[in-house]
Amino acid sequence: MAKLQKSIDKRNALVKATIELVNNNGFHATPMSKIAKMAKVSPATIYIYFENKQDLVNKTYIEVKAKYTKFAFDNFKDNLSVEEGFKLIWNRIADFKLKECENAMFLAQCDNTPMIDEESRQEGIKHLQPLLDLWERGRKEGVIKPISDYLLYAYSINPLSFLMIIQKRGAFQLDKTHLEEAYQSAWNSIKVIK
Amino acid sequence: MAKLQKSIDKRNALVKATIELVNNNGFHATPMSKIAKMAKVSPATIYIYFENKQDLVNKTYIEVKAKYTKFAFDNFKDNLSVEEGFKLIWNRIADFKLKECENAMFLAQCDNTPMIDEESRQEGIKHLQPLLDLWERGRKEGVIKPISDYLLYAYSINPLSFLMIIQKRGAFQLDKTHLEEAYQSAWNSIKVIK
DNA sequence: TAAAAGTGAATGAACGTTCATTTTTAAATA
DNA sequence: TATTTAAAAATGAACGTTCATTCACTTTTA
Repeated sequence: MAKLQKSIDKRNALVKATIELVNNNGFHATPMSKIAKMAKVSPATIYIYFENKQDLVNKTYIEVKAKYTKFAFDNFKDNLSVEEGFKLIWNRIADFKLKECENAMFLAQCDNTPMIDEESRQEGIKHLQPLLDLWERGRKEGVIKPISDYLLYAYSINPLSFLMIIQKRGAFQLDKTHLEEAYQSAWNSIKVIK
Repeated sequence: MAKLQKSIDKRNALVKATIELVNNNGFHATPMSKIAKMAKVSPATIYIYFENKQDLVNKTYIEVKAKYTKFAFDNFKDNLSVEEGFKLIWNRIADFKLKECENAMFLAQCDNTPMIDEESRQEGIKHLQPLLDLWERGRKEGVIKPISDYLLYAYSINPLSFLMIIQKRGAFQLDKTHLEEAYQSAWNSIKVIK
């Protein structure tokens, strides 16, 4: 009798090809045949790993989102001050968005279109909790503005997505100085001003 | 002999249908047949007004972008202080993004995917000049941080897109208080802190 | 050796676009 | 003013292509 032996390499290649093709051509111009070709498998093989095209893109989204949040909170410790903790997380997120450009680009596309099922979208949000906890602590300590998490995210984290996209399009290049300026803007927009 | 008599109403209906369908289903799930049906014309009629599907979506993008910037700068006067001028423009943009939700949603989708030609994208950027001029003045006066326009936009304007999207998805509702908080965050992130 | 993994070709539906034709338009004519 | 006319606008059906998915079969695995 044989064991379950689906190749993780093939699955990864399919996910990677999906990201690359959707980034460059958009979902509408990314046929299964091209994904298969780029991943060097037969189109039929995709259906061993995924139910259908929607399932492939949903699962890809969830995987990339998990990778993103894992990276963001990897070196986080909660004995830090709110400001130090935020700086740490912010820099990790900036690192991810600007260095793992392909992944971040894919997330931006998913987050701004209806290409992902609502269920998968909800699944993707879950892992952000450590940041929300930090903000809650900050509000209690009077360090972070007493405003909605959505507003805090909109002003301190989301701008990095915009910067990533225009950087990817070649409009401008974020250097170390820019990054320090960006951090200051992020922090200024959410900290309590005395 | 007959005159050129293409109906502006039909064209508008097509553009409107494109926005609505792309917003709800994504570009990949918006066939010409559905656009035609929603605009109450024959599929063939679309090709009297637009070269092809790509042209339809490009032109729709440019039109919506023009509408957006026209609205943003409509009541702008350059005898105001930089801070007053910025507040005026910011509030107009907030108004547009939160009230003309359909239009803003469509722009967000276009700006975060490869569904628009690079040429049309460039065309869409042009009309932002008054804001860039204001920022330049602000930098000279020492009121606005001496950082790239892209960074200023990322932190003071772009967050509104994020807020618009989550509001559209029903995750939360922006009220007057939120909006005042959002403005403060925007201004704090770009003003020179003394 | 038998079950699972993998495949290239086939299938049927859906799509963007075009075609052949009809309808509408407004200037020209009576 | 009423009628004619030719060009443009509009259309439903048809066309050829592309796509997601399935099928019948082969290869790999333990």
